[in-house]
Amino acid sequence: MHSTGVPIEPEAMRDLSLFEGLDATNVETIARGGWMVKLNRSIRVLSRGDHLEGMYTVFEGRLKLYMLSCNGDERVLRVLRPGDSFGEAIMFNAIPSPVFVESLSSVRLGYFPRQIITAALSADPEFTAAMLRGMSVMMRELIQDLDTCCLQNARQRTVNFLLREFDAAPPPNIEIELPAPKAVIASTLNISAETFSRELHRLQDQGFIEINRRTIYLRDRKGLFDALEDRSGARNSQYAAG
Amino acid sequence: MHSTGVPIEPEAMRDLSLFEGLDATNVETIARGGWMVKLNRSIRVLSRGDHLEGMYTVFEGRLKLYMLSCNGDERVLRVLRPGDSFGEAIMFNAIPSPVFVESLSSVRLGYFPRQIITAALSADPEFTAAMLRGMSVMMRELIQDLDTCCLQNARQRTVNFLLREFDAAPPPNIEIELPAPKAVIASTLNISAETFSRELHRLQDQGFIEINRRTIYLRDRKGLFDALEDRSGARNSQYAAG
DNA sequence: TGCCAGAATTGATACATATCAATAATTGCA
DNA sequence: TGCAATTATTGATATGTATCAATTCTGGCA
Repeated sequence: MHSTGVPIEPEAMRDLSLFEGLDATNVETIARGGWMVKLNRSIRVLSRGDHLEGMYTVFEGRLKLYMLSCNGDERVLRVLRPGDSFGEAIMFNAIPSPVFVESLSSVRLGYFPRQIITAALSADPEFTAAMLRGMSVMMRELIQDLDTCCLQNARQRTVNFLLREFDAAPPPNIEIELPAPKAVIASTLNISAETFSRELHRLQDQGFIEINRRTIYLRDRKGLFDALEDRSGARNSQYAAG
Repeated sequence: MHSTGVPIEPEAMRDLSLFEGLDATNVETIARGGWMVKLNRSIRVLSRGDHLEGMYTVFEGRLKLYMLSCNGDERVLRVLRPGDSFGEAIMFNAIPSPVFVESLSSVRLGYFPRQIITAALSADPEFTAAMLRGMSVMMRELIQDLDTCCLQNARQRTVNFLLREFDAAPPPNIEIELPAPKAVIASTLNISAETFSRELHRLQDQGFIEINRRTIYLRDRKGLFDALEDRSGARNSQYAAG
């Protein structure tokens, strides 16, 4: 499939946390063993059931990692951004993929065959540590997702998402740009696009945020934070006083 | 905390997939570096926010790995059984634990300090591979959990759970013993104990299974399997004809 | 400049599942 | 053996969120 041998410049790998701390020789070996994959928007990179003989890292662009229910409902687990990787679990465990991955924009991906990775693991304990850390982070995020999806209501999920995004934003952390259309974000939070819209607008009505298309401004951090445990009165925007 | 230096017999480690394929010397080194922890029922081994300087494996007994919502709702992620391990992600990533772990029976656990594990990883690529495989399995299970919890209704979750348990049962795969009280299983499936009970009894009424306390017999595998995509007529037991 | 398609909003309604409440069954223990 | 404490069942009701449907908004492009 990806037999096009477009090489990867080792410099491009500097920014990826997976390869951080590796000495230059190792990085170069890995870079030479992998290749660059360029794809347009809306291309499926990985399908449920696929086997993978390697792993991917994202150099540029956005992708969605999602599942499909038997009746075709889509549930986006994660929006992958530069620096993220995917496919490790499938590769290491030799199991069919449980998820789909599709590009949301044009993307540049690095693909690294299993042998390259395994060799690098044997050669460099630093790399092993980085790989294990990376997988630990993913596990933690998955647990966080489960937490979000099982223990919180729509409002809390929305607020939590916003707080996390604001935290990750460049200082002064009061402006974010949604990384994908609202419907995709809603799916990530496991709520319908309609509910997500309603919750966002309720938070705006309460003066905590301001919405401008895909940009959201933080107006009242404490208010937003407190909304997490707001169990008072009407909980749904449709019942709240206008 | 676990300063009691009860040693671990290397033989006990044979059954753990994590140490499978390791040569005897390495197993012995790891065994000598860790120690055995014995605990009674209802003891909390790990709390949200805890840091961990090592990881655990289960030799004997059952534990629940769970989260708590801010209003105290408990959500059991997994029932840990012999052969399972926990704490890797926290240890490798040096983050506070996002979950709680508590014994459901008296248990025997192995505890292995980080240095022992790290040393073993450097010493033996086999061990690294096993560790990565183990974490891959956990990630896959977490994704499966998300799938279950987000894309399936109560009936499908119940059926899926039963099918998986029957598959894991000793031949002829027609009898299972629930690994924990029904309320704990229900929590694992993210449904209320009441709903779980209703669904189980509906499956019994339809002749697919037979319930006898914590033991469940498979009576009609195809029927049970087909119940997964049963979208016909009344979906809830309370509306179904008796 | 204006039209069109996709994205987002808003309202009305349906429904799956939680919750509350009341037994009933089972187990451990005195 | 029997009592108390879990554990499980069953019914009635409440409710959060999905779904359906109808606009409205927005940006790209002819």
